[in-house]
Amino acid sequence: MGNMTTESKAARPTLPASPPLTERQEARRRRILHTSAKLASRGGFDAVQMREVAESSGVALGTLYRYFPSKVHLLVATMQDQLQHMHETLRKRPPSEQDPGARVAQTLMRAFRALQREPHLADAMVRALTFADRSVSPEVDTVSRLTTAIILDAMGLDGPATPEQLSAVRVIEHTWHSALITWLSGRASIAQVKIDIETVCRLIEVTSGERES
Amino acid sequence: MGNMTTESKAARPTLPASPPLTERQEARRRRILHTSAKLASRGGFDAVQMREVAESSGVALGTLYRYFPSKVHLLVATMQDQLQHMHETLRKRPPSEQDPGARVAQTLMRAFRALQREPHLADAMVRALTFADRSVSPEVDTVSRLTTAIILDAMGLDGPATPEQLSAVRVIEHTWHSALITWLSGRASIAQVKIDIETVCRLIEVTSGERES
DNA sequence: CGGTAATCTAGAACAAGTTTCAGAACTGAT
DNA sequence: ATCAGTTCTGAAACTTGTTCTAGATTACCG
Repeated sequence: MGNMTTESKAARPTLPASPPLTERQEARRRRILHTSAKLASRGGFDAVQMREVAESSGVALGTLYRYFPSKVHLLVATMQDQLQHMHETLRKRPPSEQDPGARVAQTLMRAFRALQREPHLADAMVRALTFADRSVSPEVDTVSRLTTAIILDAMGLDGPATPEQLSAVRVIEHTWHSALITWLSGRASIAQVKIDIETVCRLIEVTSGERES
Repeated sequence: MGNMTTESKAARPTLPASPPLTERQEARRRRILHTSAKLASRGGFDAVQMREVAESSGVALGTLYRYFPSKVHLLVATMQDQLQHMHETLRKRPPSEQDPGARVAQTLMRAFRALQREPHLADAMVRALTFADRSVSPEVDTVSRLTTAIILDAMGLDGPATPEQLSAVRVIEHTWHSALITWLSGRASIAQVKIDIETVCRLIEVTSGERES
């Protein structure tokens, strides 16, 4: 157990800082992430088995663990990767709605439909994200920042967001993650997720158009 | 893997239906849940090791698995147990605020302070809850209903809740779980959780006092 | 080119969740 | 009290995430 508090020797290729990766290393990393997403698409969290990821990526198990210190790290990095794609895709087709709240709801529903096309992959990524403990905080934080960026983009604000709006965005993120989980575990329908998202997105209107206090 | 779709032979003591448990069986179940909570209080999710739970509860490993088909089932059942206590405790001291939203926020913050006293236990339960897959859906659903009941109780409504209010309650639950996770994994402060809860609780005021549309 | 340190490989080994099985203990009905 | 069926025990086996080690490869520096 206590093994994540005293690490400072190994290079951490997941952090794009530190030593800049070689070309071959970058290629390895890509291959691993690709394999991870492929296996996850097949059977979700359980289908991503470290031995298989390593073998299918053409690296040794030890190397896989050098790049991603745990299965959760790997899947969160995979999510980071996918989210980046998603962000670009969404950026190209900005929402058509007028109100910021409606724009966010529309954007999130678009993202949700994309996830529906790969429910197993979504399962693996979201489960990893919420199961992550403190040792994965930096990576999870990056994912969180990406999500925030997507939402703020969708709002299409002129100036910077107000503190109230930022709070609303945080709550929207909470709802988004948790609603995804209930959907993935079969306890909520797609329609229910839609309602939840639309409900929480009202917070934006409220915090924007508030009169006083 | 695929082992939860075709089960109809074994009794499932976690479901209070089926064959009504013997006294000794009920006692075993209690001992197991107690051990689970004790170990979880010590070191969180990882500290609850099935072999140790079995040994410390004075049952064989196979028996433990007959009562709770997986570690996640065990911890979700533990959460069920704890939530029931919490519900009774909260019921005794109803919130002092006037507005339904403020009452809910106050109640949730009370619950949150209770969880802060046993952060490891909270960690184990919440992680299990969000990591649970479809095979645990019924149990997770029970936990969800308990949480909903707590929130509705806190609102102190006269009549039945409106559909809008029920939606708001769902979103509050989402936020509650997700905010807990970010706090447990050290990515959000206690103050931040408080803000998030207060923010989402505005939805109740909004959905109650809404003028039209 | 030669040397040195870091990285990668292959494979064993370990840890904890889960399954399995033979036999002992218990339960309920006759 | 006895028999049949279920439940419980004890222990081994299996699975998959994670760690460790010795040797091969590679990258970098003079």
